[in-house]
Amino acid sequence: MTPETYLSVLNSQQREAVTHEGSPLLILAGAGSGKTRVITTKIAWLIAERGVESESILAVTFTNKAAREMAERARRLEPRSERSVLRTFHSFGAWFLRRNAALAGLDSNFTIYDDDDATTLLGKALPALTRQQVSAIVHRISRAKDYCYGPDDPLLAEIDSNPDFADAYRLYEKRLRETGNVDFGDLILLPVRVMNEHHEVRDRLRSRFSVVMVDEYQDSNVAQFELLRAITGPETYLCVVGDDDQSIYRFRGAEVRNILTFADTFPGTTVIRLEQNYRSKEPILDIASQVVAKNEGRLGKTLVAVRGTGRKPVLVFPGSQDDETAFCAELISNARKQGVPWQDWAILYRTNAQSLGFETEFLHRKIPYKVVGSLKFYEREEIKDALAFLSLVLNGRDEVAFHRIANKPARGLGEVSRNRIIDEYRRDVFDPDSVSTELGFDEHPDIISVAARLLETFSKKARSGLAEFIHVIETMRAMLDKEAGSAADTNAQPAANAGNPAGAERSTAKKPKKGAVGLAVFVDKLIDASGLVAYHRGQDEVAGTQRVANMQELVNAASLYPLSREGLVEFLEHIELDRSMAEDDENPDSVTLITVHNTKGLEFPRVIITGLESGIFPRDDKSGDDLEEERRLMYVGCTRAMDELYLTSCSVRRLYGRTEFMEPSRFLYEIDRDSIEVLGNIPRTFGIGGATSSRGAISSAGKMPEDPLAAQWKPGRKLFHDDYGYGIISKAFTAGDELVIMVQFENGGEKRFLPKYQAHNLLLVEQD
DNA sequence: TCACAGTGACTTTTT
DNA sequence: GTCACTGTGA
Repeated sequence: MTPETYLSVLNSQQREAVTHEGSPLLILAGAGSGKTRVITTKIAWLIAERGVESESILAVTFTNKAAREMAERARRLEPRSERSVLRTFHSFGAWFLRRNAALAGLDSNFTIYDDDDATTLLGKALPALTRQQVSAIVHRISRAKDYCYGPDDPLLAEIDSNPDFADAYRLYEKRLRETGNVDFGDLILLPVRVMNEHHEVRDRLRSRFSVVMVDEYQDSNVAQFELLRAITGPETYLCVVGDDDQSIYRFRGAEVRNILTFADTFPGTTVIRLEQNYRSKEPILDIASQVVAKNEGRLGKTLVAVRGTGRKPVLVFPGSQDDETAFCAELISNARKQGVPWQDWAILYRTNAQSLGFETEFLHRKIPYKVVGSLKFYEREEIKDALAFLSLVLNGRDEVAFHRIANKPARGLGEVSRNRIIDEYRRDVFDPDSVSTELGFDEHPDIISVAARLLETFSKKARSGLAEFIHVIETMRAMLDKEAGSAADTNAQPAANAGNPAGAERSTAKKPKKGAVGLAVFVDKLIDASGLVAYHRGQDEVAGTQRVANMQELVNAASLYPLSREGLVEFLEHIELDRSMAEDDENPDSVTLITVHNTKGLEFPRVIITGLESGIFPRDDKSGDDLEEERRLMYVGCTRAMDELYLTSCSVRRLYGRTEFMEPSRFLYEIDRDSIEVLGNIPRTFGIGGATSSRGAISSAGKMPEDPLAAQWKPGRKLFHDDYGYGIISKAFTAGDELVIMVQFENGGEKRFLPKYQAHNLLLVEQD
């Protein structure tokens, strides 16, 4: 495509953003304003028109999906952009650290610990604490890293002022360094540290990348900002794109201030606003804007709906969450009969747990669906086992991995035996007083060799088990090294993209040559030789088969990588950084079930935002900045819709196994009543203001037959509730079509109930 | 070392 | 209501 062609489809602000040069640039891009198009066009334009070398362009995003999409679209516009570096922040950090491992105190084979591994590691060092307590500490450590606070930073008190926390953090860092591995925070933090301490490394990077672009800049955290500052020299052209109204990751350290103060931080910044929305019909944009306008801390912008007017968003109050799922299913099925494909629909919810009801209902009604994001494939036990094995093959310092799999399947190496080996290894390697340092200092410390030395000290059963385990690890290591040595051709693309750093996406992963299926051969052998396949198959008839199939899936995934040490490193890194499974060849025509967070960057012709209830969305007692973030989340959800938007809010919901009375979300009150069409029953609390109830064809979900037993629930009647004890009905009335009672309990509390749904909890006490 | 039952937390959101 | 972790007993 020629620059004339792709520039001609842009509006004037977009074109201005693409062709801007000579100063830092901040693009404030509203929802649906074509921001990805601007970035990719800018990449193409810089290469084609300005003679910028494609490999000196760096563009970072937050999600792998976004990185992939950007790479794909840029390549379509300008094939040479294949050599540009388009990655996520974390993947860029890993890329940097592989090349500068020694400076960061890492093993170049490092693997990336997820929260689970990190918790295990710290838990070992703090045996007095429960796993849950440790997990909370790990969580705060990760927050500290988001803000670039080390254990000794005085500002660490902002996260947790308890000195024990700083100690735990220090201990964690020590142990993590000893394993030679990193956590997610390190992928950002360590490159910053290396570049600040070694200016020659920093300057090399600065001369490598003359153009740096950041997408979704509103979601960057302090550490990422520091990274950006480190790689951006006076000569670098810096361009960031973002929308302060779509900042929804504060909870994990995102700093909206980064975007709000960008122009101050980088003097001479040009600001360009993209305010033409190409996605949503006007009435949808209207309510989205009304809600987000209630926020105070925002730059403010006015989106114009280019696509013109359309149907008003529809608000429905189902009686219960079962009615909610039924309503959605019916709405979608009916539309299907009119020729609307399944894939036009997305069901949005605040928390992953809410997907379950929809899945059940859709299965029942044979509506094809896919759940996005919650695929916990890599968190499954059998997968983590296999990955731990692979990590240990690469890195003999990985105590967490050793501990996890040394006795899986059972080899007579219980908790005590495994800890003994680890303790001995630690004494050997990390205790300065130890004299038994037989391994030269340059040699890699290795739990396996320590285990081999201790072999004789174990009882018979443990001895043979351990010997077998060591044998498997050594066989696998030998296989890896042999392949790496002899088959230099398999290894032609020296993995980790040393030659071509563009490989953020799985689509560029090269198929290994000839009949071999690359690393898959290795992984396949490993899961078998390790006994993991037999172990999991034997555990449970049904689940076992599934687990073996999952491991097989892992084997398949490995076939995209060369059989070599580097190939394995790359494979593990890819898995840690991109846990979204490849969208299998599932039916593309299916309804999308997705959390609101996960929808960022996506769009659907028809969207249903569910669970708009106080306590769910927004989550309980949110206030101040947290509430503003929830409001932005609502804004993000609404602006995903192109043509039709539906909102549902249940009166009753089962929560924690308990049936709760729900109030409509406060966001619903922030929408003008004229801007929205209410279908079906309106709860009394919401009915004030005289909205008219229009009963459309789809309101069937809200209609209830008269309860023949209503007569029982009379004021004065005594009853017993499992949780609250004895009480007396103080009031009984009807709201909508529902019978509602108030109960005064003996313990002093007064509660509202819907007998229709809660009768099983409310035992009427027989009257004499 | 393993199986079982009792307990308590859990529902944010993700790289 | 469900899951994961803990402690007990065999």
